[in-house]
Amino acid sequence: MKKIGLVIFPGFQALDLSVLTPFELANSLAPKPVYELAILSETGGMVSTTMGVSVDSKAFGPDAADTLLIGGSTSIPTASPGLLKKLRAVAPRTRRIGSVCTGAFILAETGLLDGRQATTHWYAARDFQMQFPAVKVMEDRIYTTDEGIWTSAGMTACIDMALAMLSDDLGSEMSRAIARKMVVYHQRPGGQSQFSALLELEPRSDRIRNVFNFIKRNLRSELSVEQLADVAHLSPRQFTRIFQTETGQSPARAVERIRVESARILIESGGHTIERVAEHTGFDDTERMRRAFRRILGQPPQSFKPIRSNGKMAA
DNA sequence: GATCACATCCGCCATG
DNA sequence: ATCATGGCGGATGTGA
Repeated sequence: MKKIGLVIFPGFQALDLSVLTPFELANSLAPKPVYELAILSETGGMVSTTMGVSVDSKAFGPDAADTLLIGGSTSIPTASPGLLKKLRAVAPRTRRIGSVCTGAFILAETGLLDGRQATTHWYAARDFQMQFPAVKVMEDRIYTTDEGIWTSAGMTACIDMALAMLSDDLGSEMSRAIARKMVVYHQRPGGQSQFSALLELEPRSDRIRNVFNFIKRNLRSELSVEQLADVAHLSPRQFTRIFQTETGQSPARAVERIRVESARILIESGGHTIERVAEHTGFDDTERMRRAFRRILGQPPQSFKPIRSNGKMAA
């Protein structure tokens, strides 16, 4: 039996309990039960949710779980020193350790995410990156996995992560069957960027908003900092500065994101070759586009093609 | 995969 | 005095 432990804390998001559901269903679909599920907390006992209702839990020790998952909240959680200590003690003895939603903040506080890929709820991604600069935030991913350390994005993304874990443990057939039973995608198309909060963040001033519009309408031109500064009627230096404070990202970065975003949408809609998409979005070169995809989305353009037999998900 | 040229970013400082 | 601005240069990242 493999132990799956979900660590919760006062004020956790009840929806995150559903990360356990795929494992529960695996038990009923497999010939004999495979997983032992546990809800854990620092001291055990009743733990309140954001919903108001409470959930019972057990205290946990260093051998708590094969797979230890940390729940999230609707706000940014902080862990008590005691909980952090326990987590650090358990981590080396688990096969997988991971987080759900903003649980990534707690996981990151243990230091386990330093130098690793991780994701969290898109709404908190920017704060997360500022608070933990050593973590490679993949804000566009539904979930990430990096050497036994897993993180999932907001809310229901934890189900996608759990399905991927099941696919590793029991094979993709089983994982697929469970997805069907839960009435969710087995491999959900696209990233979180369908919400694209970072790009929708409306700049406050007209100058910068104009620049955004200019970029969107002129994807195929060069879009250098110099050129954009010109559009904004500012010097390159002042332009980068204002752009940065209003959008939270640098101009070149934003251009790249918008290009990748548009390209991804084109690819997902189908009917265009990768070359055509690269031309149309101003990448020109498919290799350059591929690298930008890997940088921002973590996956190459190919993986966003409409699903035929098996579109591959995060590796 | 290594290397080189170039763009970008950002701290610092002078200016208005 | 404070604040916005813009030039300079070095560290870093990216394309070829």
